[in-house]
Amino acid sequence: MADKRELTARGRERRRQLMAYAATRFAEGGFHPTSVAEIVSGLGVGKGVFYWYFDSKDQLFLEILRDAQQDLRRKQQHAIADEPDPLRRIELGIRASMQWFVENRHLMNLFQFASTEERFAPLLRRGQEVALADAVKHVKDGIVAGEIRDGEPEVLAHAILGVISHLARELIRERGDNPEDVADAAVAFCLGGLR
Amino acid sequence: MADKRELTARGRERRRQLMAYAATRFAEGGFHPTSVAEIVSGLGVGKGVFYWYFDSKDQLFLEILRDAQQDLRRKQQHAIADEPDPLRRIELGIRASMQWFVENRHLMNLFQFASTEERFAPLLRRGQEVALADAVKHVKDGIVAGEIRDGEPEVLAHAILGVISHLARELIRERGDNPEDVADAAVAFCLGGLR
Amino acid sequence: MADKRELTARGRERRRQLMAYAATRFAEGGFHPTSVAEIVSGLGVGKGVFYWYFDSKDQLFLEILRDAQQDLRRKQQHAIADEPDPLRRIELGIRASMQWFVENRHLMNLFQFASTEERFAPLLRRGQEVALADAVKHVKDGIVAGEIRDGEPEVLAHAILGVISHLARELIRERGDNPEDVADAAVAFCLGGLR
Amino acid sequence: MADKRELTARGRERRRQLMAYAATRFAEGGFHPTSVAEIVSGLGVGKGVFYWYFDSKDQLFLEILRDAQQDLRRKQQHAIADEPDPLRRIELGIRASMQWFVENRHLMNLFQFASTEERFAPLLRRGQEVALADAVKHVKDGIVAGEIRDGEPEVLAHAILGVISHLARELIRERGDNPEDVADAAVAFCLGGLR
DNA sequence: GATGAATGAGTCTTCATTCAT
DNA sequence: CATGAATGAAGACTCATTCAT
Repeated sequence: MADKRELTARGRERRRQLMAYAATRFAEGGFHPTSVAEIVSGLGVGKGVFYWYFDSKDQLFLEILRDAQQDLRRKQQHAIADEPDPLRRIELGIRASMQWFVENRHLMNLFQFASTEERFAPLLRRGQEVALADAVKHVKDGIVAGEIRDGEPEVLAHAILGVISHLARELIRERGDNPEDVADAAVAFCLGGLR
Repeated sequence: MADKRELTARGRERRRQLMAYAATRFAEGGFHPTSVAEIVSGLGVGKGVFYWYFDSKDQLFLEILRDAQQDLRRKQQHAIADEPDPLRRIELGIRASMQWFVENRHLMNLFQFASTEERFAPLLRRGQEVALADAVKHVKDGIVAGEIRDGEPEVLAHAILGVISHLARELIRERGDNPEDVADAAVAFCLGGLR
Repeated sequence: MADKRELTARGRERRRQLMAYAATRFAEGGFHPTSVAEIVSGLGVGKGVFYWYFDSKDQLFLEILRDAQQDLRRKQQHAIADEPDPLRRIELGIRASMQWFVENRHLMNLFQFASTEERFAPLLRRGQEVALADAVKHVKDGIVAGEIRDGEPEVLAHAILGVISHLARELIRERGDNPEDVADAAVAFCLGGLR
Repeated sequence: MADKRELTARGRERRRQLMAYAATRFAEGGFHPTSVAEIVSGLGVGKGVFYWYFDSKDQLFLEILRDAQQDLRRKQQHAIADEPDPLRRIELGIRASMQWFVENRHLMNLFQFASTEERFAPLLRRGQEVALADAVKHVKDGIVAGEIRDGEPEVLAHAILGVISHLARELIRERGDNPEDVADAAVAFCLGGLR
C-alpha cells in the first residue's frame, strides 16, 4: 500500500534513504542474507518504518532495480544526445555506461543476482531489452552507413553489452583499473569487432 | 563429516545424483529459495541422506561450482589440444566454451549467482582467474606473432570472456539460438576486436 | 541481538517470565530434553519471542545461572551482615544458604547439571570460587581467633560447602525434611568438623 | 535385545571397550552432546556394533552407571572388611571412596549428570541409598558404642557423603590435590563432625 | 508516522535408530 | 558380527511480516 501514499518531503527522503542503504547492503551481502531487520537497524529506525514505505522486501528490491535501470539509460541517452554518427553513438554509449558503472559499482551485483531468480528476472530482462534495442538501432544505422560489417544486429549488440558489463565488473570493480583506460579498451575492442 | 569418508559405489552414485539434482534446482529456482528438504524429497530420500554426503548446503553448492569449473576447463583444453596458431586456439576455445554452455546452460545461473555472495565468490573468482590466464597466454602469443594488435593482454582476454558468457547466456539460453551460429558470431566479433 | 537492546517495562517482564519458566522446566526435565518450543508454548507465546529476548538457549541458561548465583550470594551476605564472630558468621552463612536452597530447590539441579558440560562449567566454577573465598575468609578468621583448629582453610571451606549442598539436596529436596532441623544438623556437623 | 545374548570372549571385550570409551566421552563432553556416532567412530567401528551390544544410548549410560556404583561399593566393602571399630570403619570407608574417586574421576561427572534427568535419577538414587545405608549402619554402631554424639544417623551419614563427594570433586578433580592429604582432611572433618 | 514486541511458518541441521548387504 | 547407508522426527534458530501502543 506504500505505493500510492502521498509522501511528505521528509517521507520521500526517508524512502530514498532506505532504498540507497538497502541497495548497498544487498550488493555487499546478497539479497537473501541481508534481512529487513539489518536494514532498519543499520539506519537506526524501527521495523515499522520499512513497511510504511514498502510493501515487502521483494518490492523494495524491484524498485531499486527499476530505478537503477532508468538511471543508467538516462545517462546513456544523455551522452549520445544528438551525435549523428552511429559508430560515435556506440562509442559514447559505451563510455557513458562505463562511467555509470564506476559510480554505481555495487549495483552490478544486484543486476547479476536479479537475473538468477525467477521473480526478479522479468524486470531485469525488460530493462536489458531496452538497452539492447538502443544498441541495435545504432548497429543497424552503422550497417546502413557502411561503417559496420554485415551481420545480425542483435548478436552484435549483445556482444557489445557483454564486453561492457564484463570489463566493468572485472576491471573496474574487481581490479580497480582506471575507468578511462577500460573505456578506451572496450571501445577499441567493440569497434574492431563491428568492422 | 562427509568430507573424507570412503564411499561405496552405491554411495558415490548417490552423491553424484544429489549434486546433479541440486544443481538443476538451484539453477531453476535459485540457491536460497531451494531448500534442502526440496532436494531430498525430489529425490525421494530422507533428509539424513543429504547430510550423510555433504556437510552443509553451502558445501554442496561449492562442490557443484568446483566440478563445473573443472569440467569446463577440461573441455577447453581438450579442444585446443595441440593447435599451434594462437588465433586458432582462441577460436577453438571460444567454440568449446560455447559448446559447454549449451550442454550446461543451467550452470550459468549458478556462476552468476555465486559471484554475488561473498562466501561463494572467492571460489568462482579463482576459477575465472584460471580461465583468464589461459586466454591471456594465447593473446600474448598472438601479439608476439603479430596476429593481434598491441594492447593489454588481460584486458583483451577479459573482453573475450565477456563476449562468450554474454552471448551464451542471452542468445543460447534465453533466445535458444543455434549454438553454431552464435559461436561463429562470437569468433568473428572477438577476432575483429583483437586485430 | 537480545544483548544490549533497551527493553520496555513490558519487555523486561517478559524476559523475567521466560527465565523463570525456563528455569523450572530445565530443573524438572533437564536442559537438553527441554526444548525451546516447549518453553514458549508453555508460556503461550510464539517462538520468535524467545529469540527476541535471548540469543540462544545456551545464553538463556547461562543467564539463569548467573542470576541464581548472584541471588544466593546476596542472601548470604545479607544474613552475615555485621556479625563479628567468625564461627557465628559461618553458622549464619550455612543457615542462609539452606534457606535459599529451600526457596530455590529447583535451581540445585541446574547447578548440578551446569558443572557437567564444558560450556557451562566455567561460569559455575567462577561462582563457586566466590562462595569459597567468602567461606575461606571466615575460616581464616576463626583460625586466627583460635576458634578453629589449624588446617588448610580452603579444604575446610570446601568441606562446609559440601555438607551444605549435599544436605540441602538430599534432605530438603529429596526427603522434604524440615529446613530448620537440617540447618541445625549442618551447623552442628560443620562446627564440629572445624574444631 | 543385547541383554540376553551370549557373548564370546571377544564380544565381552568389545562391550567393555564400548562402555569404557563412552564413559570417558560422556564425562568429558556430557551425555547429550556426545553422539553415538562419535563413540563408534572414535573406536573405529561401525554403528551396527553399538546396537549389537546395547539396546540404546540410554541403556548404555545406565549400564555404565550401575557398573560404577557396584565397583565403588565393592571397593568400600573390601576396605572395611573385618574392621570392628565403627569410627575406624567410617574412616576406612572415606579413604576407600576417595581412592576410588581418584582412579575414576571422570565418573563423578556422570553421577552428577545422572541425577539431573528423571530417567537416570532413580538408578542413581538407588545406589546412593545403598551407600547411605552402609554409612548409617556404622554411625548407629558408633552412637551405640558412645563414640559418636547422639543425632539422626541418616543426617550424619549424609553429611559424610557430602564431604567426600565435594572434596573429591573440588580438590582432587579440579585442583589436583594429593589424594592422601584430601582423605586425611576429610576424615578429620567428618570425625570431628560426628563427635 | 514510528516503535518495540510478537508471530509462526519455514530453514538448516543433528542424531538415535534401523536396515540391506 | 559388522558396515555403510538411510530414515525421519525433532531441534535450534531465522526472518518477513503484522500489530498494539
